[in-house]
Amino acid sequence: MLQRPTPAPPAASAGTCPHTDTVATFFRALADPTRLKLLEFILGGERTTAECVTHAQISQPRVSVHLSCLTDCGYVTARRDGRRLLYSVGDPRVADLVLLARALAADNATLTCCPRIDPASPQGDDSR
Amino acid sequence: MLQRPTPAPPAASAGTCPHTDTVATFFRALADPTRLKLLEFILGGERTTAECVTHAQISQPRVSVHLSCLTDCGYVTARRDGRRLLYSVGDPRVADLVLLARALAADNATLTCCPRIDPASPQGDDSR
DNA sequence: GTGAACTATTCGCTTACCCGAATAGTATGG
DNA sequence: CCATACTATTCGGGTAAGCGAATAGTTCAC
Repeated sequence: MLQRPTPAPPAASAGTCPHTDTVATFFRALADPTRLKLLEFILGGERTTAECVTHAQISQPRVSVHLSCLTDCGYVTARRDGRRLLYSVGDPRVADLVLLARALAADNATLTCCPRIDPASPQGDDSR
Repeated sequence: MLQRPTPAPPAASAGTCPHTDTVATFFRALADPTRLKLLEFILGGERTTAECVTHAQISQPRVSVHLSCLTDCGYVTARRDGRRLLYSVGDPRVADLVLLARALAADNATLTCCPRIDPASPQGDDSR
């Protein structure tokens, strides 16, 4: 039903934002290990920025940027509670998307897994 | 020399719960507009490399790399027919993944759409 | 008002990766 | 075997985007 490339706006508005480019951008938001880790963390429940910093093990400013990115893309929403900001996932399809990708990745993890994209992964540990 | 053929992945717990890094790499394969366009093209039926070149409107070597990337990630499979290679999508979950992302992107296309990822867009105005 | 806690923004650096161009490899036909 | 068609690999350059460090803005306790 929704399986349509859509009439596609003929580059009328600002710059270039065809449908494929937009979807690719949305995928790109999940293509970063740190952002994906944060999103999966938030999928487990409402989290503050500080909790995300602890979980992601990178600097607070970086986490803030990543969370803003996820928010702008609509993956998560922010709610203020005093001095803190609580991030959560409002759309259940986000979990579906991540789970579906996980399932696909699991069935292909034994393959070479895109050496052309990331020839050498420096780190590779995750605690869940 | 960056793009080397990578001997073998760590092959940790493949098949049950892939690392976040692996899933992010799988997302990254779809995060490029050209690859996503190619994948959606192949979702419509078996395609040769030449057809993909025509569709993507970039050089043949580039298309070849992208197709190899999609193949390595397990999104598409290649079948030889004489001198040609026919690419097709074997797993129906691939279509599900793309459609799900499309639906999500459609509902958030009106938002700022990740200015932190691609700030080159002429929407560089933010009031917070 | 002042300071502390929490979060967001900016800057410089570095790396990943996409591109076109040139080249090499593989399969069929004569 | 040699020529041709088709596909894959390598190289150099340019840009997007990741990071840490420093800094600015908000909100609450007192």
